Amino acid sequence: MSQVRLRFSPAPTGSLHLGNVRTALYNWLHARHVGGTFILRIEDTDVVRSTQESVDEIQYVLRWLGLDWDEGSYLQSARLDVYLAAAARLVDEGLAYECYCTESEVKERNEQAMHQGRPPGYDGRCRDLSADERAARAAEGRPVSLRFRTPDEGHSSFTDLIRGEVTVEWSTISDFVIVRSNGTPVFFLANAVDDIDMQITHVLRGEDLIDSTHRVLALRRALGHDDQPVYAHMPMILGPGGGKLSKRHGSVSIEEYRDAGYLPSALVNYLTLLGWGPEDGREVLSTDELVAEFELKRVISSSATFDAKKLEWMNGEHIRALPPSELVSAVLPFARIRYGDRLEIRRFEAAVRLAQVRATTLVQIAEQMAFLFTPDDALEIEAASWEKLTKVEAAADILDAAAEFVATCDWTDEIDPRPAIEALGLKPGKVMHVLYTAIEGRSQGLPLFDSISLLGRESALHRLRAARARL
RNA sequence: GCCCCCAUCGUCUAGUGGCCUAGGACGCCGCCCUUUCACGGCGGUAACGGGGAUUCGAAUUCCCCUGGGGGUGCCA
Repeated sequence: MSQVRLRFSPAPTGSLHLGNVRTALYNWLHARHVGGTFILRIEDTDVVRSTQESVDEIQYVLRWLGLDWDEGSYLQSARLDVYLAAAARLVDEGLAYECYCTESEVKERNEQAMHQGRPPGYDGRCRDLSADERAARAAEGRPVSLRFRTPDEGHSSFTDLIRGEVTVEWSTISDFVIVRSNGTPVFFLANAVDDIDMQITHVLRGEDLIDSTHRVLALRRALGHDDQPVYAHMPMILGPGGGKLSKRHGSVSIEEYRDAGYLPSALVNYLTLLGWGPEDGREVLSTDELVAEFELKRVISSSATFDAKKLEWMNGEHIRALPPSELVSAVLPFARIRYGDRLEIRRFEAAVRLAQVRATTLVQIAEQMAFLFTPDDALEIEAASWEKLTKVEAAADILDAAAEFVATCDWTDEIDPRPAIEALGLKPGKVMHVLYTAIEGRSQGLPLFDSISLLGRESALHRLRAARARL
């Protein structure tokens, strides 16, 4: 019985987008579900594009989401000699060869082939060079890259856990570079070597890599390993409208969602559901529940379109499911940034509880309590709300009556100004927005009675009178 | 161009030959609850891309078409 080992192996060439994150998530979920090992491996063989900032960001995002790794993170850049040794072995065995074509020459010939209606791909010019020919090219000072010799005929196939048999003709796959002319190994090689050395048992990755699997597997066999890990290619995540997921269609980075007040558990929940669902059809699940339920076999095979609205709804569900004390700490940074020293913890905590069922993001919660931490004279009154207030004929009387009530009521009771309004012969339900506007600056917001109570008698009176005076 | 993958409401999906006059969720629209807004409850709108074939019977199996996505890199 071998231990299940999975790895998430991103290239540190930019920020992690939603698709990458879900791949990481599925790897992590499966590892945790079966008690396997989750490995983080940074595939930074492309030294030109890889950056330390990107490595830091990947680690930060995974940690923030709660996707902890058991091994790593490994850096492929630290093992270049291992990959190069493997490549040298392949050359010795005649499975790979030195290629003296330059990048631009290959590109040019490819374009020519396309023009003439021939399929592109390396034309094999350096495939069977004699030792003398190689020496001559080298003497010309030509750069040397290493190419893997792919079979001329036959087909390659492997079994994908969620797609079944995937087959392709070797004739459609040309010899590919495994070591660049600058001496660095390419993804296919490093990937194959590391999956062998790290004894990876399950490879879950994006469907965009499905074609490369044949090449990695061929390398794996060439390196003497006929066994192969279980492959499962996850469907892609599409942007709204079905196109590519891109910045055009709203946020694609996790940090943007964090800053907008999304909970990691909601993101994890939503992303997991994008392509998978539990047998019982439940949708709102905690991360622990997802780990318990996650089943690779239930991963869907068709690509999914990202729906920001549903994510937002789900975030609201997670906000409501959070114990108030945890919600308080989650919202705190958002409130601090907005209200700074004016923030009072006791009122803040009370406001968070009031806002818990009234928001889909932490930012919304923080914003709803703005009136509590704004000086009376600086309270901004929303134009539309004020407009609505002025349309109420008895607005002045309502404000007067409410002020009178607030000035004299028992502060230990619930502060309910409705009787005072009814005394004017008005239906409170229809005109409460007048008071909401005066107290909170908008016609909708946190419950009025609690808001007045939290604000305090003096402040509430001040606002009611200010609104009255402004009429 | 060539290769690979995919195809149920607008979106996420359930569904593996009869239980489907296709179920759930988001969104949207009503109603109820209600101090506003929400939450919650109830109800409604809306889909098996097209054509063949197999079968007593196809959303479910097979083929073709169409559509979408991916690949075709000295990116991963």
